[in-house]
Amino acid sequence: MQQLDISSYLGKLRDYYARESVIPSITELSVLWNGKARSWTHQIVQRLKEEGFLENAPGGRSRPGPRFFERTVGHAVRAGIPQQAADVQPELLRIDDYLIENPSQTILFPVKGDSMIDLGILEGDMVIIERSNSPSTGQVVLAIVDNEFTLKVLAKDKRGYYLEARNHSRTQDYPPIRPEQGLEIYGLYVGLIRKARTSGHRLGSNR
Amino acid sequence: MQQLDISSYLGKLRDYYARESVIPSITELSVLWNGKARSWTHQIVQRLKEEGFLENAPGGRSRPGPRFFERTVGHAVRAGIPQQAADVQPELLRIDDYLIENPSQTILFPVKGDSMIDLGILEGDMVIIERSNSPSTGQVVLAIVDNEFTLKVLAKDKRGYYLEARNHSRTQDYPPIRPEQGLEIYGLYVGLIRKARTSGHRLGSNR
DNA sequence: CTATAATAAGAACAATCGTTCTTTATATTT
DNA sequence: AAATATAAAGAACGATTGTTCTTATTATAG
Repeated sequence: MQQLDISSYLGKLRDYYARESVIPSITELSVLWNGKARSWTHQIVQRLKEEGFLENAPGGRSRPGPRFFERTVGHAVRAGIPQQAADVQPELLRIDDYLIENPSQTILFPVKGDSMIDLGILEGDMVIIERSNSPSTGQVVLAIVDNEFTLKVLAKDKRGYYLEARNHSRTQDYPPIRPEQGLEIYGLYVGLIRKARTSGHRLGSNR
Repeated sequence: MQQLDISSYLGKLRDYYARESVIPSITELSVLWNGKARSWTHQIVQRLKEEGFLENAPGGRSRPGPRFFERTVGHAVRAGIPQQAADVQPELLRIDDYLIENPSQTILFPVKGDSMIDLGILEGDMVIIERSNSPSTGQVVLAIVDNEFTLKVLAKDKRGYYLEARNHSRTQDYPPIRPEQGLEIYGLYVGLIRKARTSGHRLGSNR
């Protein structure tokens, strides 16, 4: 009467997919899952499909289902360490859905320079830009200046619209930009993703 | 002596992948490409692999290669804009893939407070934490202090390991943390996602 | 202790897989 | 017109695919 503990199978499959970006065949899966029989592996896959972690793809293959990319969100208080406390089910979040509302209107753009550092936008970050033709002052926009993209705050005064940097310690290096022939705005800054650069010299390695 | 026009094949394949999130088999591809012979389809696939649009996956399968998601920003803009950065379209690239390497060891964590603001980590951001038992000094870690999770930099001196904040303008508010009974580290900070708060009052709305 | 459900293993199926080889058609160049 | 790449087709290969059926091993519940 006990439920199959699907999560350990799912975990290994998720790791495999993150590595290979492909859902493996039943045969490969049976190896990945510690050498279970193919028929049994097949049954587990069926359950993963029932629960929405996988779904059928053309050609009798499988692909990630809606729940495949759910990530657990932790809480500030240690009430239950994630994974450990099974009674309360953790909050789940899909990063792509969380960040992007209109995929076809959205692009990613790598950040260069530190002109927006006051807003926590650092060099090497990827900003998420949504095409828009209705910019507002005070918003961060991706503008086209001198045939180059630049990320700045849209501002306006009696002389018209202009672009501001946000780096209070280097204001002289980033003066306001006032293009001659009008501002060309590509889109709005709606989010950001950052991959931490692995730094620090390993010390307390325990294994 | 003329090159095969690979781009029309690639276009259809990209569309297929956007629909199905799976690279089809040779047989399916031959149908997708207007009913070419399987052997010929196979050859085209080989070339797509040579050029980095596809690559080999385990089990004799194919998966998107490094160039599969390429698309110049300039394409979307009207002609004249430099293609400059070849960017990716998020409808094809899963941000999830970009950020998360070991899904089963990874959780998201909402940031509270401004103690890490110097590293561009703001309140409301979601940090990506990977479980790890080999922390290094200088790295940002999610530690457990007084039954609460806290994000700090791991440091060490002659008195042992401790936790540092990164907010140069409020150093007095965030003194180093030296727990009595040893540090408990949950995992490493490996990345961050941020949803921009939509601010600014709309002014120049043009449509 | 027995009944029963869950967890596996094993064998066998046709269908499809990727690949290779040989042959034909279509352009392009000389 | 002849030579020659390129583009495509066709057939055939063993290997692997997903699936199903039957049987064995555990574990749990009564």
